[in-house]
Amino acid sequence: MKSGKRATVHDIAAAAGVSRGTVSRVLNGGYVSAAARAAIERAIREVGYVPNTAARNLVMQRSQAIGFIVLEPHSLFLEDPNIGGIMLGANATLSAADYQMVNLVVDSERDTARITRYLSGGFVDGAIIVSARSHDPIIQVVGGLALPSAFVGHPRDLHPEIPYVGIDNLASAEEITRRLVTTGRRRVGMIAPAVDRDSGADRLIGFRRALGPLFDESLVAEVPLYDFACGAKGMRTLLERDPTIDGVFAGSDAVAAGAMEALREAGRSVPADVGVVGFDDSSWAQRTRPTLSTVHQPAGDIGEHAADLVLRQLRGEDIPQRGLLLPSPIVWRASA
Amino acid sequence: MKSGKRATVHDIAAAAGVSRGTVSRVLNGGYVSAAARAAIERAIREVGYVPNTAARNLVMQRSQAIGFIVLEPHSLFLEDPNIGGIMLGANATLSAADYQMVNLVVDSERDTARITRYLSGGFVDGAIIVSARSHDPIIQVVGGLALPSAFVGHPRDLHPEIPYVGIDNLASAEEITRRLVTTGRRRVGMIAPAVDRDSGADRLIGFRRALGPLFDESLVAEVPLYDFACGAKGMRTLLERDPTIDGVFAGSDAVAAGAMEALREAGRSVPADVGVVGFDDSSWAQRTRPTLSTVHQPAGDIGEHAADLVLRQLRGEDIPQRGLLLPSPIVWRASA
DNA sequence: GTCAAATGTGTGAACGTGCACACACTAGGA
DNA sequence: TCCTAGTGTGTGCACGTTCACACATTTGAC
Repeated sequence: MKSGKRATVHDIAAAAGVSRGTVSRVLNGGYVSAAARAAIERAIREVGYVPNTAARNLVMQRSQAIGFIVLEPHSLFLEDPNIGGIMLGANATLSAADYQMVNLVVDSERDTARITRYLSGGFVDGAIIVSARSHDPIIQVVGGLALPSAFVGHPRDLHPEIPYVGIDNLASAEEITRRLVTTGRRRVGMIAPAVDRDSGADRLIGFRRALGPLFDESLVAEVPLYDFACGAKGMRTLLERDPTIDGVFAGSDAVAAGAMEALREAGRSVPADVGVVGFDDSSWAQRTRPTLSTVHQPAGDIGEHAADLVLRQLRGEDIPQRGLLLPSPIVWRASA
Repeated sequence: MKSGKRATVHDIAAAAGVSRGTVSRVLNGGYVSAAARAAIERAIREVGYVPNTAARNLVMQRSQAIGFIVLEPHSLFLEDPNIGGIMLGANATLSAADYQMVNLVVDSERDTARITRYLSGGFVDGAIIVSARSHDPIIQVVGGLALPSAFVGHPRDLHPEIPYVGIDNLASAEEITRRLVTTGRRRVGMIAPAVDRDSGADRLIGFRRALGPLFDESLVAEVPLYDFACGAKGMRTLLERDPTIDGVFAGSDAVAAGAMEALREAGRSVPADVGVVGFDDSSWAQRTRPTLSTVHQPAGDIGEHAADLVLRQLRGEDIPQRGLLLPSPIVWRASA
């Protein structure tokens, strides 16, 4: 696979005139004289030595890899603007710590079996789990294995020993909805995607809380997915239920874009007739006309923190607080 | 890390009443009696034995990992609708063959140094390289190492022994541009992103070829990136150079969306005043108003084929043809 | 001058696997 | 009977590393 042979500890021990043990000690810390250390470091530099991962992993009983488990269909993996950013953030932190990130997208039943085997096979030392739902079998495996891991998001009532990182969906939803009310909107509805997921459920609760006495059950349109089509469909439902609707909180930017499309079809203008706000601050938000007021999700930071949470468990540190909620500031643009 | 100890070949050899060697043989093929095989397979199933990757990798002198190298800034990694699909396709094929995909995003100079070390360190057995440019140092490293690899895209005049997979940018660009001409457009321009990349350059050549005598150098606006902002800027440039322009081929869907935005600002209607076509068939294409006619890129297939190309080299098969061009059908929608 | 602690260094064993080799048994032909 | 080929099986070694242990040298206190 390579030109010649890879250099080993033996080679550089010979080159530096010391033994394997001493080389190992300069690599991993321990008592080494200044002279020996200098000679060894010089030899390492000259030969271009890199320790063999497989040998190290074998003796250390670890894999030096972290699984990045996405419990979503492949298509959604692509659509969701956040997952990519989270992945990149996690990857950056992990590779800086010399860990390798292994992507595991769990879509079909077959995937579940494969990944379960993979996880129990000691192929990874830890896991970052995205889009977890309580009932998922993968979660049970991770919990049972006591694999150092972190959730992205906040799955309720499940494995309370596993830390999580996310944003305060509830508070942010409440805050952005309140803006609709304070700017005079009186018939405010919500297009609520994925209420079976903690993020979706929390956004709905925040919305309800912001509205208080103004809340009207009939002005909530639940839709399955965080996407454009669901947004358009949800908006049409709301318009049908109450044509006097003058404000909408969409559960995501893609949903908001769909809603604006439906409003345009219905001849309503945004924000004059209806105020619209979204969630995510994804690339959608700046492409809609008018541009979208929304909640900014710090995807990269979330990924970095999730990775950090796993790394800290691996180092044996204990995690002070179970949950970590990152700031998700509101970005005011033109749609409300 | 796990409850108790992982089972090893010894354990299941003992359980089945045979020796390590025989167990190894049922795992890797060889002469084994039916009785022994049955006993061993039963033991494996009962104990839930999974071979230790590190030990196997150590003795086999390989890492069982393939690098997925993206030579782009992180931001572009997220923006580019194709990369995600390619990644998913490659990941699926690789993990089906029990290989692990390691994401390596090369952005800064520091990344280059780290990845170079990583590649030469034997951490990966092969590489899939996306968005290669001829001058990139990483390419030199891969070439020098003779690492089994495949390009996504078609970098010209560089390492002719490395196979590639992609689409025929030239032919597709020519075909979709021709449509503008046959539907009566006479002043047809192009917003040409990333002409320093093979994909960008080929699309420009295809455009020129389709136009033939109608081609006008002044109606080509070169822009650096495949994104919305560049599309808007490019369109404004074209409108300025020739207000009678009636057709535009945008180098990507994001660029086309930006162009349509600029056209709207300038009070032109699409497709009545100006016909617009894009490239990629990304999620942009169905979000524009009107929806975009574009070239469909089979991103998942490209990833699968690239992975397959690497796997075949690893198996020692020789690759019959150097380049593999996948079909990229045109999708006709409303914008032209 | 002796002992103990601190500082360095070398050596053997172990991690779990695959592979080459030695060996055992059977069957069939000369 | 002997040899050869085919079919099975067990054993030793190697892969490259880390770690525990044994040992050597220096330092400093009593």
